[in-house]
Amino acid sequence: MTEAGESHEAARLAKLQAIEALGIDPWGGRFDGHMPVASVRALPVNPESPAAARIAGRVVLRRVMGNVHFLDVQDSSGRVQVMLGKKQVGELGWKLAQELDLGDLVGVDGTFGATKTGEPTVFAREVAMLAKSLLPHPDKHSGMTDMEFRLRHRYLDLTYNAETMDRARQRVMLVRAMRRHLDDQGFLEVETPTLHAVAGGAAARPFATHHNALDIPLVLRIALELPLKRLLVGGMEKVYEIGRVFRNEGISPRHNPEFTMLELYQAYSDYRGMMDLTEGLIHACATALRGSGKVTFGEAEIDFTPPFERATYAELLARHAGADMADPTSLERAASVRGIDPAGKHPDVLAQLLFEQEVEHRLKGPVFVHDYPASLCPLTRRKRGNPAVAERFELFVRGMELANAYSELNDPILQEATFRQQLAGLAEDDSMARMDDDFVRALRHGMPPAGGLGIGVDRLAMLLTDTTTIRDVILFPLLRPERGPQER
RNA sequence: GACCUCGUAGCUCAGUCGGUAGAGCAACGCACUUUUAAUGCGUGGGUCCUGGGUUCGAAUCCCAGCGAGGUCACCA
Repeated sequence: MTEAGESHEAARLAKLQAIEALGIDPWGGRFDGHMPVASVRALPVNPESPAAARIAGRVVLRRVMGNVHFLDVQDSSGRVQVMLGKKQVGELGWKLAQELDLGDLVGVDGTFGATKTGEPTVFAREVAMLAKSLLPHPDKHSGMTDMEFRLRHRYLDLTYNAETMDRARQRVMLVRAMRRHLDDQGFLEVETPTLHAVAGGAAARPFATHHNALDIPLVLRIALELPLKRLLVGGMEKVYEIGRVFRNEGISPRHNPEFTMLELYQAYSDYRGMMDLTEGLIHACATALRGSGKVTFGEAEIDFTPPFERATYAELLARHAGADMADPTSLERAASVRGIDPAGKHPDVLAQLLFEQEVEHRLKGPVFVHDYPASLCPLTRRKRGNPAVAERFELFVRGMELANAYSELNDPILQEATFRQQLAGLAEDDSMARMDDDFVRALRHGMPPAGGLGIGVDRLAMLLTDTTTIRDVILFPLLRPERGPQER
């Protein structure tokens, strides 16, 4: 801490002691009976018999006019001006008023009215100290704009940037809308383990950890899929989980190492059923947040009104990459032309590389891309009459993969074979290629045919709150820890 | 991981050609009972991200590192 910072803090510590000297606890306590600021502001203004008002919140602005102080007090519902007059708040209250700083938390009891300039105001009779703020707060005019500072002090960001608080609330509403939609359709919400012995259900690198008492290595889950499908075996026919998954991979405006997934499984459905369900679910979320299926995103408008566009993987690959998914020679040629070295790569891997490079960013969507190369989808049922194609779709919106779904593979013999198959071109530590014996055993007991769906909740939140970086729809995204003073 | 940009007071930011470190807000002091980013007068506050180099002299130029942002690559 620099000397300047210390001088700010020293001044506040001196006030803290002054407050204690008045016999007032600077850390406050229970303050019953207060109203949201927004409700106070809605009270009628009647000078004849002014309404009682009692609020609690943070002092975000202060104008000292000699024997009268004006405070702007903010709570989670809004801001209102408070007038503290020397004659009105009594001797002790007035002494306390001298010691208030920006950022302090106060309770105010008084009446509601308007000043002569018409400003809605709580005229204080009593002021209560609820918590002293010992550190200076951001500039009252320019606020805080530095991205890193905002992320490292999210509490200040929430306090001083209304958009941050709004987005946080919208996200809560989104998850709530999701739950309501699924609950209404008879889905059961469950919680499955975060600590797994084997990372499965997705292609990603896991975080490794260790359990001391059992002395076993564990990983943090990278997907919800395998436990949920065990529940299908167990007879939960419609089941979902909204939970955090962890992938030990890069950070970008669209990627955080921990993020929230919705996964759901519906017995006796398939990926077509999941398309219908996805459309209904996302439309319901959009409507809950933005009032309709049409949402603005930057300069553009995204229309989530069903039905969404549908296109097969093969036709998109042919259109944008000039490659025939069913013809290895064609794939190799297209790959070479586009700077991808085809040597030693499985044709399906080439197809996927081409798809990612040439197709994905062109998909403004929402568009269901369906019928994937089978070897990319080891947990997916093959298309009837065409074992090279998997009954899978991904939903793309603005070049971003938003949802992933398939007809679940319930054939344990094929599942085991798929697990054993090493795909050329996939990394050695790729979790898709890892065997989960216990899961295969569960399948052997009989899993109903089912549709399964995964949605990236953070990404949906981005699209529905018009936010371009995932770090602004996650309250505490991962940052490199600040170095402590002792390390400098 | 690669490339580009940024890092100066508590916050937001200037800082010219390399020549004593600046502003607004915040803080401190004084005045003020109806202000709206209150106002007026005065005062204090700096490891210019860190380390090295060039130079008589570096916030400024060079190198390395750290942190962040953006773009690209990969995962959703």
